[in-house]
Amino acid sequence: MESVKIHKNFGEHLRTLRETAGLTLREVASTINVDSSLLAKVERNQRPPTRQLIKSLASFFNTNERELLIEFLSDQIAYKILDEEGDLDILKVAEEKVSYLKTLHNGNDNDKK
Amino acid sequence: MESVKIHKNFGEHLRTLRETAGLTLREVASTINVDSSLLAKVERNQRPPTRQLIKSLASFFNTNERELLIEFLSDQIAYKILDEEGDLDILKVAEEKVSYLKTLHNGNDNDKK
DNA sequence: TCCATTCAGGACGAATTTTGTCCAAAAGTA
DNA sequence: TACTTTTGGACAAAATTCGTCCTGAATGGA
Repeated sequence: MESVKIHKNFGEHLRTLRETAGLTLREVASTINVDSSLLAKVERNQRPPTRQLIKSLASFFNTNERELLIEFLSDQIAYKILDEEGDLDILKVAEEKVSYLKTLHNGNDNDKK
Repeated sequence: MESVKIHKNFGEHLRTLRETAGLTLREVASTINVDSSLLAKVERNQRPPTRQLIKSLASFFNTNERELLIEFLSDQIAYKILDEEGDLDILKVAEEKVSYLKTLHNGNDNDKK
């Protein structure tokens, strides 16, 4: 039974983008004005991308910035949970909190208390 | 129609613990050896608690450390998502990643590729 | 009112972390 | 071999974190 790798993390995703485009690290790095060593680390998930880097990359690869951002944030969250040895309950609670806080924001002026 | 505040965040939770115990910030702070100003900020969610602080607080209030940790981590995640203007998709993706990564960890030696 | 106590919150600095760069070694290619 | 790409350690500047100190506002009792 072969298991398929469903989920790419940010770095892998990025590497795929680059390789699909047939470009080297240096090429990409230089046109978006970062050190190629940094980009290499990002591709190997040894360094997190900054917001600005995500923007630059999305624009360079002509891809959806939001999608890249989701890739990155979900990585961050997933790895945080693993390393805190937390479980999926945390996400459930977080989800409820997000939903709740969003309804508050939406002009729905309920008591904050 | 009155809406009820279902979700406490970490600070509120902590404050409730303290007030239920009928203690002042100073009292709690001094016995767990932190500045009361710091504790006040944590209760108002102006400062995140450190891991050590969570431990101390759980022990002081004789409550479940893991529960406090969940409260804190879910806060962090929820606020991060709000602040990045992300949506619940991020959590879905994160959840899948956590599940996936956990199966990898569990001796289930699938190809990493 | 005066005094004591609690809480809020700004400011500060030491310690830590982050971020990008440089450089050299390793790996890959012809 | 010679050349290019990728990897990864070391470093310093910049940014952030973390606890403390200090002042001021609010509360409450005598």
